[in-house]
This record gives sequence, C-alpha cells and structure tokens, in this order.
Amino acid sequence: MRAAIELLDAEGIDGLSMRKLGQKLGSAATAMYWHVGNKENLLILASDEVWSEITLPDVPAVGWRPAARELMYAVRGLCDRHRWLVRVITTYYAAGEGMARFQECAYETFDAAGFRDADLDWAVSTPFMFVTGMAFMSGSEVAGIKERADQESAEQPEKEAEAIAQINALAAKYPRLSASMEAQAQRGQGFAEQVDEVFAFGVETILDGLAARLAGRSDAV
Amino acid sequence: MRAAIELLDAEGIDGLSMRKLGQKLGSAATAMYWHVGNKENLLILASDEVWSEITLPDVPAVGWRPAARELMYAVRGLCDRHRWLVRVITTYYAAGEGMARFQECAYETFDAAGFRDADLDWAVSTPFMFVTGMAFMSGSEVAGIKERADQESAEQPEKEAEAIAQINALAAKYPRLSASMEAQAQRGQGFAEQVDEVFAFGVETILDGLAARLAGRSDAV
DNA sequence: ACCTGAACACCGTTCAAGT
DNA sequence: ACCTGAACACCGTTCAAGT
Repeated sequence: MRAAIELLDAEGIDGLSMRKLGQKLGSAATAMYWHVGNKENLLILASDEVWSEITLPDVPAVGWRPAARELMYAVRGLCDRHRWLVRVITTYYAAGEGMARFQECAYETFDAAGFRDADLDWAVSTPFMFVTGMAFMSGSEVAGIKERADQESAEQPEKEAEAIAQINALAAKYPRLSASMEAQAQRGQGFAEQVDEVFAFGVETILDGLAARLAGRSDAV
Repeated sequence: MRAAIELLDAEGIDGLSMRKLGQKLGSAATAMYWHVGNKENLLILASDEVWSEITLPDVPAVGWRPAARELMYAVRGLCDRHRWLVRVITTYYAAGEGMARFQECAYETFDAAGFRDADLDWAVSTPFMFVTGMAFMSGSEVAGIKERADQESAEQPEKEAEAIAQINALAAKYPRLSASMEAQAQRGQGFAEQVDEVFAFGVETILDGLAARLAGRSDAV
C-alpha cells in the first residue's frame, strides 16, 4: 500500500500501473491481483489509507466555525499532497474507515453549529463540495498546463503574435472577461496565489452563508 | 466532433477511443490524428463545443441573484447531460470560446451584484467550484456504484450479514455518521434526490454568503 | 490535402501452472 | 496461501506510404 501511494504521489493516477507496482515490489505484476483484486480496489484502498493523515480539530474547544474552517483547509492540504485523491473518491465513491473518521468530525462540527437532520447532512456536504471542486481546479495537471502554455509561447515567438491576435479578438466579444484577465496580469499574481485567494474567499463565503441560515437570515429570491 | 460527443455521452471518457471514433466515421483510427492532433485535443474541442448549449440569463432583467442561480443550475444540467465534461475541464483546463461566453455572463452577473476587482473574480469562482465538486459526486459512476453495491448485497445474502456486521462495528465508532445514514434510510430517499437537495441547499447558502459579503455583514471568526 | 496499414510501447486482466 | 509466465484484448501514437 505504501508503495502504491508513493507511486501515485510521484507519477499520478495513470502513472500507477500494476506492472510498475510489481516491479517496485520486486515481484510479478500479476501477483498484485491476489492481494487487491484489481486496480479499482487498489485505488480505493490507497485513498482510504490517506485520509487518516488528517488531524482533526477539537470541536468543543475551538467552536464550530474555526473547526469547520480547519477541516476545509485540512482536506485541501490533503488533496494537494495527493493530487490523485479527489479523482479517486469522485469516480469510485471510496467510503472506508479513514473517510468515516473524518466525516464523523464534520458531523460533530455542524451539529455543534446547530444544524439538525437533513439540514445537517446538507451543511456537511456543501463545504465539502466546494473543496472538491477547488482541489480539481488547482490540480497538478491544470496548473502544469498553464505553465506549459506560457513556456510554449515564449519559445515560439512567431506563434505568440497569432495568440495575441486571437486574445484581442476575444476581448472585443468578452470585455468583462478580458478586463479581469488584464487586471490579474497587472496584479502580477501567479496561478497558485490566485487559487489560494479564491479558496480563502470561498471558505469564508460559505461559512457566512451557513451562519446566515442558522440565524434564519436568508435573503432568498 | 458530433460523433465524438455522442460517443462520450454514451460510453464515457474511457469509452471514447480513437479506434472506435474512426469506426463510427467509417475511416481508419489513425486518420483522426490528422484532424485533431491527439486525444487530449479531441476532448478539449468536444468540451468547448458543449458549453454553447447553455442559455444565458438576461442579467439586467432578472437581477443578480436569480441570474446567478440560473447559471449554477444551467452548469449542473450541462454536467449531467455530459458526464465527462467536468473531468475534461478539470484535467486539461479547456478554455475556448464556448466557455468564455459563459464566463462573460458570470462576470456580468456578479458585477451587477456589486463585486469589483479581485472580489469579482472570487465571487465568480466560488459558486463554480461548488458546482464542479457537486457534478463529480453525482457523476454517473459514483451513483452507479452505489446501486451496484445495493444489488450485489441483495443477490448474495450470505455476504449481507457480513456487511451488516461491519456497518454495526463502524456505528459504534462513528455514532453521528451512522445516525445520519439511518435517518436518510428512514426518509426513504434515493441517492439522486439526496443530491438534488444538497445542491439546492448549497446554492442558496453560497448566494446568502455572497449577499452577506456585499452587505459587509461577515461574521468572521 | 487527406487517408491507410503496419508497427511500437504500453495497458488491465485471466488462468493454468508452479511452490 | 502465494507467486509466475504466457496470453488476450485492448489502448494512444508514429510514420512511411499511398491517392
């Protein structure tokens, strides 16, 4: 299992193959099938293993809002260390002990906040969905591709002119979008910082939204 | 392109292979490479194509909050019709015309709400991250696997006893989690309805959170 | 400009056979 | 109980060769 997680961290979800894992463990690839059944199950086992890395907050001591925030940041950190994680849990619904331990704490947190019954389920799910979406967008490949594109246009100046012309054409059709892109460029932010700020904003927004619901203060329509 | 989208809708992202696509179009698989370069590019082209299905709200007419809600539901619908979409945009960062058109409208919406500069970028991203995460969890495979598990345990009663014993053991360790699962079962909800309700709750929570920020009414800490 | 066929280097998985 | 090797049915992609 440890070997599998190392391979996943290093080479991603497609970089893990039964043959490579076998090689790493010094035995035939097909030997793996005796232990884990198939690749799907291997991924599920690996992802559950990794959940236990999270240190849970002391909910009664810190209060629901800091606890919720801590949980959100912890999941984000986990997804960051193991880029393949979100992909696995979203395609295979891997619900084992490691994840149960985490979810129990999430329930404790939002129960402490005052959510009950179905509301409690939804309150637990909403921040989790946000973190999941976030983890994807900041996933290795996306960020990597952005950098690769920048590098490409730097290496091929003849293509850059073409790219700029295309961007200008889009700017005419989508003024707000291009204004925002320009502003981002002027702020001189990298992709990673941008993502961190979106995350921080989103966390507080969702916590505010949950607080508003608790106070019966939804603006509705 | 239409053939590729049909194949993707029908068989998912792994069901689309160059060979199958070639067969569907009555030519050699390798002919595809002349037109689209490689599979990654094929997926990017397909995903951008599909964004234009969305009908955009008339923001000034309906106001920011209904417009934002409409956009969120529209994206959810889109991801539901094309289960492979989120997967592609999250792994390849496919930003073409179709997506630009949508994003322009999102910027218009949150600009109308009163967000400016970096706040505007974040306000646009937050709901989008939530929808993305949501689309994953309700993705075809996850839902399918849940049903498959239910069916399996129904078919193999000898294994069901074992599964129940395992669940009870978990219940002792994770009381809140198992209480919630029991309550869900008693409400007699299917997985799909559950997901719809989480989505509805999350949408309003996020809109509330954004409204709170606009009103300078964040509860902070 | 557009398409083909053969070929290469990979996959996951099964299964009979070994110890 | 645990492992091996050969084999099967797939992949994406390249490239010389055709029209």
